[in-house]
Amino acid sequence: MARHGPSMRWSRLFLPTLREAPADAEVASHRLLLRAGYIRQLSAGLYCYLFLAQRSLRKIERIIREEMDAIGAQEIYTPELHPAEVWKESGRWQAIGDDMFRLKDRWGREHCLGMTEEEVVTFIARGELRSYKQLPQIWYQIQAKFRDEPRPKSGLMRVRRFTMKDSYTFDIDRAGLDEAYRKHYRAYCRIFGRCGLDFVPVDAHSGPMGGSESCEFMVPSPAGEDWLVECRESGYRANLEKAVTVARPPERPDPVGSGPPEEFATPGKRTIEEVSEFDGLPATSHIKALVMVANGKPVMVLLRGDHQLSAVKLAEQTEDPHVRPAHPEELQDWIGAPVGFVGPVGCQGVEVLADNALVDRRNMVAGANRTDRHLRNVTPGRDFSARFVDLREAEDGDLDVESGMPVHRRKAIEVGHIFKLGYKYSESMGLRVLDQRGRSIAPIMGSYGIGVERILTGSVEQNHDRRGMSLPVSIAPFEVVVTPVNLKHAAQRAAAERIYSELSAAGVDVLLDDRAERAGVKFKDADLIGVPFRATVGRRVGEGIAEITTRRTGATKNVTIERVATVLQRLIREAAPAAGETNGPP
RNA sequence: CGGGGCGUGGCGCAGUCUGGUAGCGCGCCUGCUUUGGGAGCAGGAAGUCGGGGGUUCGAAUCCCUCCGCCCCGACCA
Repeated sequence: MARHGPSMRWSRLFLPTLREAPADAEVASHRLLLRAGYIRQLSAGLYCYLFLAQRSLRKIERIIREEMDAIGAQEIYTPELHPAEVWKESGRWQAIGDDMFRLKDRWGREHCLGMTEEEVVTFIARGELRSYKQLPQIWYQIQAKFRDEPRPKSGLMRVRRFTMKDSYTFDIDRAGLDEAYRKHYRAYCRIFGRCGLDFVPVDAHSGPMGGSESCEFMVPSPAGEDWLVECRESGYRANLEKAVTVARPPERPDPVGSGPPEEFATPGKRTIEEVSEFDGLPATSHIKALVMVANGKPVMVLLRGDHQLSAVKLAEQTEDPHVRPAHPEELQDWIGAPVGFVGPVGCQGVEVLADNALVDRRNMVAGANRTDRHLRNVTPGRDFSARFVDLREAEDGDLDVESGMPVHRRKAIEVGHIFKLGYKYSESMGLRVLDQRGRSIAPIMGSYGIGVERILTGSVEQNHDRRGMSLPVSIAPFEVVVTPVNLKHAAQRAAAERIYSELSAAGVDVLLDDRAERAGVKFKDADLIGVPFRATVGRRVGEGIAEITTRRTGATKNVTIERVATVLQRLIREAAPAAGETNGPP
C-alpha cells in the first residue's frame, strides 16, 4: 500500500481553508490563495507555500523543466548568496540601488542575495569556456530570487522572495544568439500554453540599444501592474513603456495666420487644465513644458497639453536613467520662470526635446517664461527649435502606426521576459573564447526569465468565480477529488475508496475527502481549492452510480462506479495535453 | 520616501469619541441529533486588546513613542 505513494486523505492533510477572506487581501488571487489554504504570509512580501501551493508550483516547474530540456537547456543550480566581487566586476554593485539585499559575513565581507544571476553564470563560464567548439551553451535553473521591493503588494504578485526560472545562453555570434532567442520564445509559448494561461508576447524593443531585442510575456488581468498596448487589426502589441503610436488629432484645428507670438495674462493659471479653461481652447491646443534634469543639465520637454510624458522614453533619449523633474529653485535659475509658466520661446541655453505630436502644429499656447503670462500663436520650428522625438506615453484610442486603427491599453501581469543581452557581461567580466581562426572573442549572451509564482497568480486571476478558483488541470494541485457524501454509509465509503485507489494506481493526482463533514462543506471546499474534477459518491451508490462534476462548468454526469476511473483519466488527458502535444505561439 | 487606513482568541468584527476590569459571529473541543451545497441543541477551551513609557484610584479606551500590516503614489538593475 505504501508503495503506491502517499496517502491523500483530506482528513489527514493540512488544508486550512477559510470561510471568510482575511481583510487585507484585495486582489482575487491573494484572497483566494489565502482562503483556499495555499499560502500564509510571513511578513510583507514573504509568503509560506503550504501543501497545495507547493504541489501547484511543482507542476509548473515540471512543465518548465520539460520544455527547457526540450530545447537542449541544461539545468544547473547556483547559490542565492553572492560575493560582492562579481557584482563589482560587472558594475552592477553600484548601478543597482536599494533593490538589492546586501549583507556582510562575519569577516565583514560584502555579499548580496541574488536578484538575477548573469554575474554568477558568467563567472562560471569564463573559468571553463575556452573554445568556440564548446558553444552554444544554454544553462538554466529554478531558484529563489530576492528583491528588496519598495512596496510588496497583491499577495504573490509582487514579493521580496520568489522563484525564478532563469536561463543564460552563450553563443559565438549574433546568428547563434538569434537562434537561442527563438528557441526560448517557442519554449515560453509552450510553457505558458501548457499552464493554461491566456498570454500575449509583447514586443519590448529596447530602441537604439544596438539592435538588442526583448520580449515580455504578459497575462492580461485587471490585477496586473503593467500595461499592454495592442491593436487588434494589425496585431501590434507592446509594453506601454515601449509602445509607439500615433496621437489622435487635436480636438480643434490650429488657427490659420502667421502672426508672431503674443503674450496674454493668465493670472494664477498654472496647469494645462486651468489655462485651458481660462482661454477657452482645448488641452490639445496647448504645449505642456516640463523642465527636467538629465546628466546634471536642464532639458525642456514639450508635449501636447493632453499627453503624458513617458519616463522610460525620456531616459532613453537623454541617455540618463536617472532623469528627474527640476526643483523650483533650479527652474528659477535656469529659466527664470516659475512652475506653470515656462515655455520654449526665447529659452536660451537649454536643450529642448519636443514630442512628435507637436510636428506640423501651429499657433498653439505655451508658457511665456514670465509669472502669470502665456503666449498664443506659438509655432514649433518657427518660434523655437527643438529635437523632435517620441516622448509620449501611448494611450487608449491612439492610432496604430501601421494600420491607422485604434489601439487599446490593458493591464497585464508580466510572467516572462526574454532578452538579448549582448556583450555586457562577457566583456566586463572577461569571458573569452577562441574562434575558428584562433582569435580571442567575447561570446554573446542572452538571458531569459520566468516568474514561477506569477504563473500561479496569473492563472488564479484568469480562472476564478464566486466559489473559488478553477485552475487548469495541468497546474491544479489535485486533478480529482473523490467525495463520499456520507461517510457513515459503508457502501458509499467503500465505493469512494475503490475509486480513490483505482485513480491512485493509475497515477492520477487524487484527493479523497474522507472528512466527517456534511456534503455542503465538502463541496464548498472542493470548489474553493479549485480541483478540476469531482467524483461524488452519494445516494445512487446502491445502483452502482457515481457522479463526475467538472469544476469549471459545473456540468455533472452519472457514471457507473466501475467506469469512473477510466472516464476521469480520459477527461484529464483531454484537458491537459502533455509535452509535445501543444503547438507554438497563439 | 509622501499620503491614507488598520492592529482586540485561528478568521471576520464590535467595544475606543464619553476610562470602570473584554464581547459577537464563524471556526475549535465533548456529547446527542442530523447527513447532497458552509446543520441543530447542550456543554466547554481559547485573548500579553501590536510593544514600551506616561497620566489616573483605575487604561483596549486618554497622551508620548516605537513596531508591524494593507491601500494609493513615487520607485522598480
